[in-house]
Amino acid sequence: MSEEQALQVAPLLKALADPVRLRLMSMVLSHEGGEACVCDLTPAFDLSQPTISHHLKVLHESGLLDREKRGVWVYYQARPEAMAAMVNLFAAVGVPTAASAGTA
Amino acid sequence: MSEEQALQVAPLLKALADPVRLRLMSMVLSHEGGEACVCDLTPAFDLSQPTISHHLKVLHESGLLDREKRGVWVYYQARPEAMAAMVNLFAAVGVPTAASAGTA
DNA sequence: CTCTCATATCGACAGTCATCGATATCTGCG
DNA sequence: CGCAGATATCGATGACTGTCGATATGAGAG
Repeated sequence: MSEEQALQVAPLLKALADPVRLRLMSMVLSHEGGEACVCDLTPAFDLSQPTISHHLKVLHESGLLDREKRGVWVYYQARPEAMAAMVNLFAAVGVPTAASAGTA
Repeated sequence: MSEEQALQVAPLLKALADPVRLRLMSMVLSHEGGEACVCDLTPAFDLSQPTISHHLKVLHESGLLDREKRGVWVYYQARPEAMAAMVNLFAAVGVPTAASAGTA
């Protein structure tokens, strides 16, 4: 993989390389409707509300989560394009994925 | 995914979440024989020899790379088990992979 | 044994990160 | 308007990280 590719994908991995953010992503993805309200996510952790908000911001700014405000509540949902970029990365690095399995 | 799972896999992602280490993994995987000598890897970067050695150590200690000394040279190769753990992670998080594509 | 070369370890330094409490912002209600 | 609740931002702090130069370690050559 090129240096350019590496510089592009590393931040995505960095955003995901935290136990809290990993669980946040998983919770959003497995939540009903593919989206979750902050009020659903925050109580699942032994962390302060600002800390969860910070982690959600990191995931949002890295492009992994979309943010939508509805009334007083904020809903997050996964961005398929970012997920695809990660899968493509693994294909480039050599890990077998659904995307690469078809072409291999 | 469980907190336990997250705590287990996050270090793997952390080890991979660096442009230099990403390229090192890619170079090892794509190198002839699936292994690469440090002397092959170091000149590809604009970094000091200790810095490359440090990154290889991180990848080795995270379980992503195996280390084998042959004479004066040291060869690194990818550990399939660690790669499988990463793929399983993505399946758990919801990203389609070769492993999950068969079961989905 | 001594010299050389490949690789690893050490110690230091600047930059980044996860976390917190305090506070700001925004929305709906009355 | 003024209050209450949900979420975000700010500032601080302790911990971790990437990088370097200097040095140690270990193996082969002469």
